[in-house]
Amino acid sequence: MRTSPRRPLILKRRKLSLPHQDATPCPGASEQGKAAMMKTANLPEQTLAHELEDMAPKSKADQETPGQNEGGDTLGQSLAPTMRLPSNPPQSCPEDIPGFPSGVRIMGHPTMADAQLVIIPSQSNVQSIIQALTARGKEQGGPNKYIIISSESAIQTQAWHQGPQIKEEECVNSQSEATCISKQKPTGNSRKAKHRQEEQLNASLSNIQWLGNMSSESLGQYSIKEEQEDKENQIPECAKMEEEPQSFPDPQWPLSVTERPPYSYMALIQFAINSTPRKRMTLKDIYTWIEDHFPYFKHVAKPGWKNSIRHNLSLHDMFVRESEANNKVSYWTIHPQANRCLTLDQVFKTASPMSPADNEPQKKMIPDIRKSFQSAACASNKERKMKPLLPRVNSYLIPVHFPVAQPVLLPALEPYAFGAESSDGQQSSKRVKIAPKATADDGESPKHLGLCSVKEEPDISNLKCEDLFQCKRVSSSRRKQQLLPPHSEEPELVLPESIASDSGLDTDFSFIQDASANPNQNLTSHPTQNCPSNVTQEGLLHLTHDGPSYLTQVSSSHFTQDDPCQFTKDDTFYFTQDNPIQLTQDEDYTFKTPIKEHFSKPTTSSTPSKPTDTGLLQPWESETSLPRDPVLDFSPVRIPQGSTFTPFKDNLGTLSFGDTPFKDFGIFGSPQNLLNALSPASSPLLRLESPCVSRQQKRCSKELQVGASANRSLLEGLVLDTVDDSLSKILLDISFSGMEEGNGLEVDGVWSQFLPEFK
DNA sequence: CTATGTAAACAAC
DNA sequence: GTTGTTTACATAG
Repeated sequence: MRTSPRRPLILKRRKLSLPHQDATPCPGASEQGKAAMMKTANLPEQTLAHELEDMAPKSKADQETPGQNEGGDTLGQSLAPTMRLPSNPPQSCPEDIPGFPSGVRIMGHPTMADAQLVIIPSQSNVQSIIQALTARGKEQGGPNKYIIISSESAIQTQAWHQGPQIKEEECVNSQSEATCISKQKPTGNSRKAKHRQEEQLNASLSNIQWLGNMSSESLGQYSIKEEQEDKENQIPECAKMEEEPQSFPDPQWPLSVTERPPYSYMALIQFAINSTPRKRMTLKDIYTWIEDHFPYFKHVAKPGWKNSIRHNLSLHDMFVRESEANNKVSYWTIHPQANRCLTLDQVFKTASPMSPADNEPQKKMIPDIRKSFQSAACASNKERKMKPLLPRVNSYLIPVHFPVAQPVLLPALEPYAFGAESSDGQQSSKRVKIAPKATADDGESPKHLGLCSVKEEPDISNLKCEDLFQCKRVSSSRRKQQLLPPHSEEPELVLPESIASDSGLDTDFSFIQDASANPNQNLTSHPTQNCPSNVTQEGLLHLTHDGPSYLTQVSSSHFTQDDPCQFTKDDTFYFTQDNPIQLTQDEDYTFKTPIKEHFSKPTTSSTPSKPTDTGLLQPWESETSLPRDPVLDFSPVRIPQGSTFTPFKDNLGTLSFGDTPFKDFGIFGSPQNLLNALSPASSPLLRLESPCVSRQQKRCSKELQVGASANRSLLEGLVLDTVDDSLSKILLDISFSGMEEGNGLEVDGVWSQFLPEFK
């Protein structure tokens, strides 16, 4: 069984290296922290569950409540059950806390005696807060676990809704913006504006932007964009304006300005393009973005790097050039099926928590990276020794995977070049025309794929995943880099933070639309698809042929290390239900790189050569013509009705989906999606959805209204453990169990919205 | 052999 | 000069 070191993580809780300046003044604690870090690094099989277990030793007993956990005694249950109301009211701190920046609020955890929830303003200096918390924890002797959540999401949510639509009772109080996340109702009139706001919200919720503040000091010039104005529409030509806030490398990132970032040009381009909501960028803006985010290229790299950028853009089919109607502006986009939505925010899993198999390459790579760094550091001014630029830099960025694919979950909020309209021939008025990119070996250039040629492609519907990967086209030259099986060392893609980005949505919904046209056929996808496919290939998405499909988001906390089930050692969750095609790790159909690696591996050398084959389609070219019955189902998220869908039920032994916190939930591809579900009546999903997904979305929404709690959300957060001085990033499931279950419990205003469940 | 980086020729604008 | 395409070669794994 092969394992992929790049297999996506799901709700992975990772150890973050505490900033140096955050180191506790207590030497002993520092030692503990080091030990903890060492432990983490040396225990690749350490699971979130274990960490959580350590973190919440009492949680199990505290949280065992009737009606829960009946399915088993999983750790995940013990750690992330539907939280109940705290018996003791949380200790809210409406006033500024001495020693903490203004706006920081600390409240007790309802079930974890040794944990407290810390809500920090988005602009807070996380480092200082961590320091303060560390000191606090040590001084007071506890709590020693701090769950740090940014309130930014709430802020952006407010902006998103463009109005004081927040019901007072739904907010904790005016000081806790974060608590207003889920109950606001969009009232904006502008669809695009709303969309953008959603994007912002999604980004804020799903990326570690706010965490980026932690490194703002060290990064100096890298200021986080806090405000996303309506620039996109105003100046659509300016891709820069479309940029979303980006978080930046961990302060410990070993590269300095003079050091070359450990990413290939291909990755950098993806970073740049994916940093924009619309997933497109002009060449110049790509230059600028890279220079802005990687000063190496601005100050150190030879001018030829731009040539290399252009070369890569032309070389790789994943990069598609689009031209506006006027043909004056060319945008570079990423082919939806090849786009892993790689962003700077989403990086590679670190070397630490990996399976032995996965560690092997890691161990192998780390020296290379080090060597590369040394080379860059020592010879930055001389000719750089060419090395693969590997992103596997420990503690570079902490990925948090949202296991749901954006196409599945997100409606087509805005037409896009690769939008779903292409599948049915309708194209948005704003549709862009893809500028022809001459290809010597085929008549259908990849650029057309996304827009129009998809449906025209030969039916390879009978192909299965394996077949699709077998599908290859001999490239005449290196120019036509086909999507290949994962071999490169591109950063592992975590699910996009920009999950709600229009382009991705539309794009990814294209095949859904196709499926919608065929009600009798299931929505399918295949390995060549975009980020979702990645997920799909990982088995993260459940495929169904009849009835609703459920996207499952499973917390790592639900898995124990020795769990023999679908969770791989690198925390990828595999599950299947009645899906005849059960993708497993053995098949290794993952998108290991954002590009060609996702697809077929050419039999020919990548070096320039005459085309030998023009008959084979590119993977994406045949995608939309895939049969609906076949492979993967990317149906929009739905709420399991009843407990019929228990992905673990059959294969996971004691683990049961019905026992997870998601028992009554659908899984959401993004925080925004989830938030949308929180207010189904006004959910933008319902109004902004594209026709292709409207039915399913509506059904989904309906289900959400019916069966799902509207009191959940996902948030990224940090867990600071003052005992071992560890800092971990987690994905929080903010739930409102008391409300959702309608059990009559008097939900505390605070805890009703801050009931973190570790996943 | 593959992936990647670099350089360069060339064309179009 | 910029942008885009393509070829060629070098290097590392």
